[in-house]
Amino acid sequence: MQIYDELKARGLIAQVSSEEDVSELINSGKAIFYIGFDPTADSLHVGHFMALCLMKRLQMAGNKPIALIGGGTAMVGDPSGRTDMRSMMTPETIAYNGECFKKQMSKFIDFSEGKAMMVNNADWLMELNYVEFLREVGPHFSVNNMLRAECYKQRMEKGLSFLEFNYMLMQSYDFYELFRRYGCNLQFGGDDQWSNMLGGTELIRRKLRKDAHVMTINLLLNSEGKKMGKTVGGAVWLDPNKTSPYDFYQYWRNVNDADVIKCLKMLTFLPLEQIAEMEKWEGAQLNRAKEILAYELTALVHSKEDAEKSQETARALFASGGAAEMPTAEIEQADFVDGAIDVLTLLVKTGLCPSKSEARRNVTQGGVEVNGEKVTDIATTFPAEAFVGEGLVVKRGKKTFKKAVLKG
RNA sequence: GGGGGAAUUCCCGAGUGGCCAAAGGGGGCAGACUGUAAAUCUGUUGUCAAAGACUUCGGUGGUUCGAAUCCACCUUCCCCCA
Repeated sequence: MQIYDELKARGLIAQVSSEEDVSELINSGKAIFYIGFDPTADSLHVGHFMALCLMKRLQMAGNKPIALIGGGTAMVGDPSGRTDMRSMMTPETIAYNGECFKKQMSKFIDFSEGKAMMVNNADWLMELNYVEFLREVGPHFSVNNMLRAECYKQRMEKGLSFLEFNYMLMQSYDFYELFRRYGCNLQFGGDDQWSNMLGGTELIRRKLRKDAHVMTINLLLNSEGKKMGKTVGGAVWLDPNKTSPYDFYQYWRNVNDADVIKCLKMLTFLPLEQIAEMEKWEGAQLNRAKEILAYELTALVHSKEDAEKSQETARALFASGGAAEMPTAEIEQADFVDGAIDVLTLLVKTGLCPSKSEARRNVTQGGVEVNGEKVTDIATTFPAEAFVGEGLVVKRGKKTFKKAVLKG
């Protein structure tokens, strides 16, 4: 199966400027394509991961990727898909985030010997002269058309600042610049980028009379139409310090039944035939598919060892309620009063509960277990000796737990 | 530049002098049911030394026995006119 058809079969392709031209380009391995990543945080997240996978797939098919770090565009902020304005970031933060992105990307993409490139649009955007830019690029954009674009439409109600309105021009200019510098003839991006990306092809056509193409990939949405890769606490990060491999594993282990197959297709490198087999599974059997999904992704993003470890921990914990490998919290000597610690303090100190009030509620409602024993009395205390050696397993709810040991 | 309106707890959104830690919904958390799923049902959802106390309704000051609520100024946002 050729790469374009595979992408299609995996449900990745959302929109293409020209199916004929794009498939021809990437199937023949002649594409020099770029994907932009605005460094708005100090770690990549799942959305970025999908784009990186796409990059890898295309690279394996012989195409040359350009990873663009949006050091310049992040100064402005993309209004697409947002209902409110992004808070402006300082240049220092942006530069720092860009460095973080670079490191993480190098894990996935082979940048050696001209196989791929990494560029930063700050290199050209920051030097632009306002009036020159306006004269050079401005005439090719119709405000009327821009306002019709979906990404701005959404903002017409809440308000859109002129700063953000310019984002499209900057992204378009990027494509134009990469086309001139490196012959970059293809741009990929999330489907919410469609209008921004088309702006680039339009600019190239008007200024250079050349054709360039764009293709968007489907956003990873769950069966309810919400973006996946988000938790209450924020995004599911690729940085192990922000989202631990175990939490990462658990996120995928817990996806909806309706989303497993889609995730397997879109995110993993498992052959489609194998996924087709799993598609026949039903009911509780899908848990097996979820394990595979979680394992595969954890192995890709972190490492095989992390994936193994997370899987073992999860299996042991959910099967028997105890596990050797589990997050550990250290309790300080100072937390003990008269050689003992009460449940509420214990819950807070292990980080299982944000406050004692919350801890109190959890205990009262029967959601707390210590070493497999349900604790319902908020006055329960534990002697310091209990935390020596193996320590105590403190569980809040069904899925959150910590091993508490005495420090030192 | 002129005129009008708004800012409430994680989010939306009621409340317009004491009965307000503040309705309702969403979301979260916990419990039941299950398959570590979804749906459903129940409880809960500011903090603490917990039948009590303390902090919170954009900011600062003021009026009052008492302010989310009234007044002044400030900040931010929206709408209409230019």
